[in-house]
Amino acid sequence: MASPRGGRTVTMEHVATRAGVSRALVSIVMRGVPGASDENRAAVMRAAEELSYRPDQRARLLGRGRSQSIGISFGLHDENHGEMVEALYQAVEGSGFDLILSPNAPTRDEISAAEALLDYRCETLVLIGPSLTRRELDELATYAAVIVVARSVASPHLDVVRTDDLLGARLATEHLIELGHQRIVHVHGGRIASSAERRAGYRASMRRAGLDAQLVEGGRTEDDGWRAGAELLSADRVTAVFAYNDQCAAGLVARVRSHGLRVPDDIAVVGFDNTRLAASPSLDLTTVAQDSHAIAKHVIERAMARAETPTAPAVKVVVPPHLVLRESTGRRRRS
Amino acid sequence: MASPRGGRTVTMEHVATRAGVSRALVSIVMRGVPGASDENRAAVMRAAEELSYRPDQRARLLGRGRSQSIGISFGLHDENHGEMVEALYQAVEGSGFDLILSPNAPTRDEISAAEALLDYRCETLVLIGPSLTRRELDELATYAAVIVVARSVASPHLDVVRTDDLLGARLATEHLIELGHQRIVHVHGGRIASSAERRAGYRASMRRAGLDAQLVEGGRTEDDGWRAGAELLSADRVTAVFAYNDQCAAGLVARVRSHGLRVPDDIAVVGFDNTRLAASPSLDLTTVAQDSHAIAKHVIERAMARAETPTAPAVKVVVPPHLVLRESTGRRRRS
DNA sequence: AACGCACCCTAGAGCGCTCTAGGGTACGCC
DNA sequence: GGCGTACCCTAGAGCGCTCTAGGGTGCGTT
Repeated sequence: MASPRGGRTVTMEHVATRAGVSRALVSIVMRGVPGASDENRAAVMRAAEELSYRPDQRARLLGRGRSQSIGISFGLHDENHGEMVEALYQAVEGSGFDLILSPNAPTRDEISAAEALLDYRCETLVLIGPSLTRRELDELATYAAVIVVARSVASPHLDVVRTDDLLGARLATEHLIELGHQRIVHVHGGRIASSAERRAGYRASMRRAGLDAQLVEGGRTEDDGWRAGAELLSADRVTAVFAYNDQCAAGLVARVRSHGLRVPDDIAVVGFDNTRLAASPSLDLTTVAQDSHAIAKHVIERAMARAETPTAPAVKVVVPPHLVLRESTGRRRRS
Repeated sequence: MASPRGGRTVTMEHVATRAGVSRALVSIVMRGVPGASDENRAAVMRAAEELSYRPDQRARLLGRGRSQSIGISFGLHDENHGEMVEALYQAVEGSGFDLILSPNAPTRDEISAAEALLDYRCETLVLIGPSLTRRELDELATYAAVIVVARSVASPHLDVVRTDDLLGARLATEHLIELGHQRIVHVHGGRIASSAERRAGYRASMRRAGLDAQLVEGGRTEDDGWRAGAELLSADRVTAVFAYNDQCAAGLVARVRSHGLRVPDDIAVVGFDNTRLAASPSLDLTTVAQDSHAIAKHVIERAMARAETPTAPAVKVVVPPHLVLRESTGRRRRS
């Protein structure tokens, strides 16, 4: 039994010797590519097993020149980003690509995060909900293929995969309209990514129903929702709210309840993102769910396509979301 | 200007040629170790700058045999883990060590996450709040030095750095006692890591004050708190609750409020962890804050020490937390 | 003048993989 | 027998760093 710590770490060489083949053959077997007889394949696998050998990832990355690794930059404290990262891990499974993570956070800006990824010579940079300027994104795109997730960017150099925010907003708004609401306010996200699309979707649905759109400035945090809630309370007979996201909706609900109003009886609320928060029993929030698995699948597909033809024109993929019905809009649809 | 994409990627060789020195010297300069004259150092830096050269991280890791890289396994959806990871990035700055992340999640178990780290030949594995068995942890420790964070493990092979949960629980409980509460319930975490310590701290404080301890089963999620809330409402004149964590406290508060009771007037609540949630205006939760920066500092120290002397006996570090006062216990201490 | 000692610097051998180029071998077909 | 082909397999040259061993050079000391 090889004892990696203390003893010498076990390399391909050891496996080769034990299986009585060359290092190259071991490589072939470990990579699972064709070119080895079934016998030898089995022998190598067994030797590897017995020595509890695992290929050195550092050497792999270095050895294969163009690296087959996808760098992911994500917000460490953003729940949705976590969801996306998890979906990406599932989507990349079996593709032969590796994922390398680099988080951004208040004390670690997105540029640094991306540069760390570049240091690993990732061919593809997947940036989840980046708040970089278009100029910065384009700059990054000179070093690696860049795929922007969950935000729209109109650059010809960047692939984009995102949720159809406009559709999502329409689903939310139309749901409220169908329930008979007339005074429906949208607590929007201001200048935040994808906020414009959600506003547009809301406006379109209201217009189509012959209702007046009414906007209140919100934001992405509970604080924002809490503040917006105050404004709503002083507004005129509002019976329903479509909030920029779940967090915002949560703050809003808390404020509204603290004034003795009830959700959904006095005010119906719809969020966006279908975070854990939305599913919690205290909120039980109707919300628009992004299809993170579909998004992840497209991202990996794009990454692989880019590896083939780096110069192909940018592709923009838009994935439809769906509505998740919960108690906050007065229709109990849970099992 | 070197154009990394499309054109050839720029290596140490290019920098060396441009600066008129050897590759080795470039290496010396880039690593910031002594052994180069000021002149050459400047020349190399300038050449690197001009070529916008950045060392290939894959090659670095491979080249330096024992790898100076610290692998971090963390829960992708756990807010506290995110906090820890951020603190670790800050703590590792300038130490010459690198951080490699590997998340665990419902669809990616901790063992896989740890193995991925091992594949990068990390010398040190930092496991944040692992739910692995002691046996599994010991097994991992045969492959690399293991540092367990935010959980106590009584294994002689594992370094541990964690918050003093017992002290935290005492701070929380004693705060409630000082406010004059007598019927103080602890909604505990069952078998979750560190739950036992928090129970013990609660019990100790209650005993010391001559009060009866009263436990209600809770958990780590809002659902758990929500359920526990129901039990509390039917209990006898409870005026204060110390919850296992903030999430649990949040669910509990929601339930209690939904029955028309007010926090803190009818029931005071204390949480644990000082998550963002606790700071949100709708909750404004008094809570016990872990000192993630101190913990991170100790973790990095441990990792460096282990790199020196891998066989030294395991070290257990316990870091004191502190209480953050907010509205949920009736003392407004915010600026 | 010979020696010791700092101090700088370079050659070159790894690190553990990948992957191309090419060498056998076996078989089938003219 | 000569040739083509298919299939396995291996040698060995990288990948871009790190780091050891050793070669100057300049200066002070004996």
